[in-house]
Amino acid sequence: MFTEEEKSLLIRVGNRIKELRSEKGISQQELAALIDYEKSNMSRLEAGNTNPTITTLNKVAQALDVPLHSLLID
Amino acid sequence: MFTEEEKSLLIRVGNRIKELRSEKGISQQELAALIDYEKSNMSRLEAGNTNPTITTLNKVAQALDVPLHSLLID
DNA sequence: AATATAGTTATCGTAAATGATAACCAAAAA
DNA sequence: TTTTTGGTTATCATTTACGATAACTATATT
Repeated sequence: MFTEEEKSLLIRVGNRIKELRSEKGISQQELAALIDYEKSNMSRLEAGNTNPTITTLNKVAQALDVPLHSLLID
Repeated sequence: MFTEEEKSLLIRVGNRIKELRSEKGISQQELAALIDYEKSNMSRLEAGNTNPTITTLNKVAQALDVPLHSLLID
């Protein structure tokens, strides 16, 4: 499965998304709606309970109006 | 499937990997071996013919000795 | 000529991401 | 209290990433 380092990476990315979303002042379901995502899947993503593909992260980045790579920086 | 913008993103990431790999002077199979990948899958990745997960990109970044986010910048 | 290296493409099975729905909890608002 | 709103968790079906192998081309080397 995943190493501890990978788990921590997924959690950090999830937290980063949550952080940027909070800055925009929108809810998980609002962000989800922007990319045609279900709120349950957005929760999964922010919790680090999935290993997202690059296109999924790209959609989120666009909805948050930030560059893709900024989701991967601490 | 994928939008044109997504296809172009996948190709850009693949090209970025190829570029960094060339700078290191190693072959696709050597890079693949570093992360226990098959050379065929590395070819697929560099060609943009797959939509990699974040952990896959992380492995490649570590093998190339670059930060993960640097794979997503032009 | 034969051999080795580098890369591509196709294919297959398995594991996992994704889309979607539903049940649930907590807190805030009516 | 009842009703929203925000979020979590579980589950299921479908799609696709990934691991792996093989066949193939091209180039370079012996």
